[in-house]
Amino acid sequence: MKTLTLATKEHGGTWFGVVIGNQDKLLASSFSKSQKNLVRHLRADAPGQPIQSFTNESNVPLNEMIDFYEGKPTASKTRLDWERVSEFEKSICQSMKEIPRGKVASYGMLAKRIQSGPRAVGTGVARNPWPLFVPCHRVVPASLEIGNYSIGGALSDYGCEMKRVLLEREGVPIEGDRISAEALWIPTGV
DNA sequence: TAGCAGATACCTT
DNA sequence: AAGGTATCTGCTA
Repeated sequence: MKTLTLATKEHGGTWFGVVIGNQDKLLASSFSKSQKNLVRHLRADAPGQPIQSFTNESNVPLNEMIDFYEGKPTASKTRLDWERVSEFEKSICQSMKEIPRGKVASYGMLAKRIQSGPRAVGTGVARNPWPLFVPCHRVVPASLEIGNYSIGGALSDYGCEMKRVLLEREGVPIEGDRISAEALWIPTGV
């Protein structure tokens, strides 16, 4: 069994972390206000595996992650490790990756796309192992409110605020607590 | 137009 | 076979 790498880095008061496994592929990512919670969450994602930790390590996936966080257009070179992801979650993640920066899609839209139901999609989106790399923050309720977001495996107000900030930084127009309809992603070729 | 049931679809264990 | 869900819709006022 290969030793995994856990790298964390602080940026602007927030901690970012990635777990890297075989062939430099990304197993999981996460971010949090506290490094302790961040590490606990990421370690829980790789139970029983030897893991080597680095703090304030500068590496490509971490730098990309911070760029995503800042809302910058980023062409990611990081390869994702899909090994532990179910077929259902895979199709959700692939749909999410298609949502362009500055646009949003609803749970219901994604459900239709993969022929599932909106609530099931909700659970799948919530299980996204690679927040920021796979833009789960671009999935919102059909009401076009911000909706829910969890960080470190737990729903929180902080998470929802963060989701809003991420969308704003990507240029999604938001009036009050509602996203403008023009930001809705219209999938091509359906 | 906001709030709220009740319905839905289906994934995970 | 049951339990859970980061939803949706249509009804009410």
